[in-house]
Amino acid sequence: MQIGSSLTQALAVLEKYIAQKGLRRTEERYEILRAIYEELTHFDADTLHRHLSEKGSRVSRATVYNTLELLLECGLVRRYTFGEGRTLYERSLGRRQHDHLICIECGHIEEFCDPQLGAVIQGVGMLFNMQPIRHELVIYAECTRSICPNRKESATFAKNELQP
Amino acid sequence: MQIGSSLTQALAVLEKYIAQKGLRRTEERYEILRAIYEELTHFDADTLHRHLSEKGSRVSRATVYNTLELLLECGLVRRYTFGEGRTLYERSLGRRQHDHLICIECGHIEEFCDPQLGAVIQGVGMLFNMQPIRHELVIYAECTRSICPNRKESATFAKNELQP
DNA sequence: GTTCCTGCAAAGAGTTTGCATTGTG
DNA sequence: CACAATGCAAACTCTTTGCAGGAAC
Repeated sequence: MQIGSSLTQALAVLEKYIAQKGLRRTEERYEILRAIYEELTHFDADTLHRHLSEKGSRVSRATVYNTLELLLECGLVRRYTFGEGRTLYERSLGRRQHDHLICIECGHIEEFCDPQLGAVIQGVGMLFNMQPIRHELVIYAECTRSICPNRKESATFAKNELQP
Repeated sequence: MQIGSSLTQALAVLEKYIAQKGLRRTEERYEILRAIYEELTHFDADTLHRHLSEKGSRVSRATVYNTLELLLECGLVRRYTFGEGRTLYERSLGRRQHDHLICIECGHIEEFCDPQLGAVIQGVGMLFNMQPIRHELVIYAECTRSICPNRKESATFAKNELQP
């Protein structure tokens, strides 16, 4: 199973990073990694903290922030800033670089990879004599279907008309 | 002269918006618009406030925020969130939609327009059955020249070797 | 005069930091 | 048993809000 195996891989990466840097293996770090790799896709620090609390974990907000920093360092999560400064994280192990499309109706996030984009970016880099290192493309869009499956107001619609 | 004329245009837009909405023409609003259209390119709210204070203006931080909101509404400025949640504004009148390339050495910002990007975005929209409304592409890049003209440490280099 | 707008200061959100305590190596 | 990591609360940054006084219409 996909998720299970990427958690296993992620644990290995964290393990290795911790060993290499002489850090300590605390239960909190594993708890947090597990929550991220088992359950969360796009999340902010506070959601992660709340999530853990609800499951009975006692990790503090500070530890969540510290650990996210650690996971960023070892490449296990990526951090994005969307829209009006919303900071979101997502797991990154075994995932290709991708970009995001956000529904302006409901905030739902889709991911995509477009090979043509690479060419555009390389072209821009050359234009300025700069070497692109990374990029972020966010497309804000609205649903063209009469019912946005993610729109809040359409929740009832969805119940009545969408479910088979 | 370019800047002068776009300030004039911007004033006209603000004037019209104010009249239309039955708002008041306060000196502060004009001061802020003037600072933006005469002097600042990419700036955050606090920089703008400091800038005004240094010029002897008495506008408060709150008014700066309020006015930026107003200028956003009437399309005279755009707001972006770069990198680690830096919120920056820039004037938008008479400027095409463009994207940004940021030097990771020094934070210097370049602007570019790439027509191919539009095609990429339309394609992605179609893929998800969504209508793209706006987008933000930020490319983080490093300078390929031995001296980054913007790099802090290269200030002396630049002095010695770059100036003709 | 009415209402909008301002300045101030206080409140909020999100994140970071300082410090005593805990627990890993 | 040393010292990294934690929890807690306080600090910090950026932004918003509430309110009283002042200005525009």
